[in-house]
Amino acid sequence: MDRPLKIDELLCFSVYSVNHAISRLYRPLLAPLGLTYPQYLVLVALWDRDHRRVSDLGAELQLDTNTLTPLLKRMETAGLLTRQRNPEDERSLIVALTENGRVLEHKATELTACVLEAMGGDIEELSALRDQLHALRDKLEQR
Amino acid sequence: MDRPLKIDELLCFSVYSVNHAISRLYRPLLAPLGLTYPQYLVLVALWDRDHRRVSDLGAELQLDTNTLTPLLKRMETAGLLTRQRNPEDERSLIVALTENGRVLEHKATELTACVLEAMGGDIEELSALRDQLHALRDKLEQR
DNA sequence: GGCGATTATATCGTGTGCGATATACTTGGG
DNA sequence: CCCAAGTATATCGCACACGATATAATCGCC
Repeated sequence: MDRPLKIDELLCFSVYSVNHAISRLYRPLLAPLGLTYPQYLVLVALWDRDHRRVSDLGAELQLDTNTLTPLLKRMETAGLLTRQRNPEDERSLIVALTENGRVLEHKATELTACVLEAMGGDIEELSALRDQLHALRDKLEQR
Repeated sequence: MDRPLKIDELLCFSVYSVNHAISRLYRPLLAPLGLTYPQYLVLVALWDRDHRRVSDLGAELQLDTNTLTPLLKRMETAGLLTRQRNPEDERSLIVALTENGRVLEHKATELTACVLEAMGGDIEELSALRDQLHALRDKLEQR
């Protein structure tokens, strides 16, 4: 089978395409909260663990400072988090949630339910898909 | 289970994350060809079917003209394709590959093999994953 | 045949991603 | 103690995505 693949046969494209579809799904749900989709992902990471260095966040989200710095600045301006130099090492910056940022966690719970429903609601199936994607990501990263 | 989900438990994030990982995988492979990842996807679509309207391409790639117009202009400048008004309906624009754009298809075949190898090489497994993602995309789109 | 509604593409503004480079701080070897 | 190497974040430039709006061409109804 050396025939060139059509676009719908490329796994790459299906990932690309689903990612955009998810982003489009979240957009109207997040708009009332004043959040973009990447900003929401940053919040999810911070809700789990707070007071972290930018590079820690970056490692978890797979983003570098050239993306994170302006994104975090916007979130700081929006009053969701604070950015403070680490007194023990002035090179690093500690990111911490404000009360405003923390409060959003509750609203996000409803949001998750809404997204789950849009995805068909079969948790077993979706978890399995997630695990396959994690395995794929690990394979791609270890190169 | 009403506990807020961690970032690695969100299917959304695994899709987001794999998408970036794939983009990072393609980047160095496409750079010698002077292509970005979205430009490559446009080419894949055009290799399959040529002389199409912008909106046709957009429907297949799930992109609107606000993304496609500048992207196609850059590809036109790079000599990969032509953009001409449809004589039968001057509103629409017909996108066609140039010889340069067509020639790249051969090089892309090696590229696909390289990507397949990076993903583990199990075609059955990857196809199954792709089909699950298509099903998910369709579910998300029909809202 | 003229004109409002529709359709196709283009433009603008904002927010990511990321390679490349710069800056500020810390560490370690002499 | 000083300074070169290393580390953490910031900045710059470019290329997507996409909501909102603009422009140009066609259609349909009278």
